[in-house]
Amino acid sequence: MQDRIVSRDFYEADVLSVAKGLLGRLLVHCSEGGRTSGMIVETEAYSAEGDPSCHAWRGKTNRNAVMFGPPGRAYVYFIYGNHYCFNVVTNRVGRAEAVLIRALEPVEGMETMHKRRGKHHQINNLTSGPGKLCAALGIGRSENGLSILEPPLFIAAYREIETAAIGISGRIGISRGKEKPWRFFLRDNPFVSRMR
DNA sequence: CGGGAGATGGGCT
DNA sequence: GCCCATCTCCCGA
Repeated sequence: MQDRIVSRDFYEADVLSVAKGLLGRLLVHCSEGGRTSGMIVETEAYSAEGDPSCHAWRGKTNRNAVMFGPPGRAYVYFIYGNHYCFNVVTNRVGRAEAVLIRALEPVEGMETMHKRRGKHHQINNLTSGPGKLCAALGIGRSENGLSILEPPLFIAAYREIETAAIGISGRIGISRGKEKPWRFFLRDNPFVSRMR
């Protein structure tokens, strides 16, 4: 089946709409290990506007520069000395917003993903976290700033999600802005990083 | 099976 | 030097 790649206008919207709208879509990376992909089941929104937990809150720096650029690009950053996190830039140039992809349901390239994650993992521990899914899909430093509007890295239509199937909560792993209901996930999906 | 601590390195004060 | 949008292992129950 042909990929129906999500186009730039989808990302030219406020970060909360995009965060919700990404649920049920397929994140695909084609690289040396072949094609790996998963359905997006958990996202979080970050915005420089009134959100102290956002990397861009204090203004533009080398690390967060991609967030200030055009929508439809990957913002990948390194965290805790071990892990990468993958974000999608939204809205318009100068407006620093991004959606963190927190969990996937594995779809293609299972063998490659297992190999990249190392050791033996249960299937529901393969991509159920922002650091885990980057490792599984082979996303790292060199993908930062890359377009996600065409291969090798893109997001495509996959499943239609009903509003009633979406759960909402505070974001995970931050100290400021915990109370904002900016985390979105598929209720009852076993690949979500944590239930709430 | 739930909680806690250690690993580990880059970014920013 | 401290913080950090995390993961894994190990412990106790």
